[in-house]
Amino acid sequence: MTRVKSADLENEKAVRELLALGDRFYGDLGWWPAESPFEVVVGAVLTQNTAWRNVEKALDNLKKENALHPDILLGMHYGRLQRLIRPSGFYRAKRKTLLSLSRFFAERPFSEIENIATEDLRADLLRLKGVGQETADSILLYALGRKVFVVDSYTNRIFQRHGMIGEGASYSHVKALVERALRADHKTYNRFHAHIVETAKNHCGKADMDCRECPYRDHKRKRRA
DNA sequence: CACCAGGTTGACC
DNA sequence: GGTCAACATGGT
Repeated sequence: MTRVKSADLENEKAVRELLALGDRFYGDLGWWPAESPFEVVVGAVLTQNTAWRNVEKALDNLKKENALHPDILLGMHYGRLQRLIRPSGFYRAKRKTLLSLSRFFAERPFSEIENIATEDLRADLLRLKGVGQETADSILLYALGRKVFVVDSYTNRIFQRHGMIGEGASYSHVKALVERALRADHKTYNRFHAHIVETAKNHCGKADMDCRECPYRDHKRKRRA
């Protein structure tokens, strides 16, 4: 038996409050700029520890070559692929990951993927080298519309500053917190994560903070020392 | 110039 | 279970 701690309930309440504040401030940010599910997949890989600005350069390069398709990437010479994605950094590792994912999606039509349970699909994605928890969940949520919350460094930073998690909180801990708190559909997880990313970029930098116009500024909580 | 950016891995304790 | 260096580019 797992005993429910009152601190957990408070943190779940805090999650709901942040979502409400974000809804009031932003409304529904239809999110993840991409024209196709596979573009989301590629973006999810390219954005690993990389500024989105640099990911856009790489995506633009791929778009100009009409290369945002599994079969095109699979047929491309590795040097050429690396050159196109170079602006997003870690280009040798990302090239391999993109090819693994291209193979994965080339082998399975979306009609087949629809019939795979989310947990099984997640496990399949995590077997690919270069696909970790956040990348897998980003693909599940933003490319495939699965009911999954994506945890990233922005989520951790904001939750830490609101005293909802400690510094060393694990990915699974934070994800479980949000999913327990909201028990929502994929659109809600999408919207909430979009709020978090916008807020982190515009008001909650790592070294510098500007809380004056933060959508979450009215949510004051005790901060740990 | 030092630090940061929508992480992941493999080696190690 | 958790820690940590390495991976690479471009912006401030």
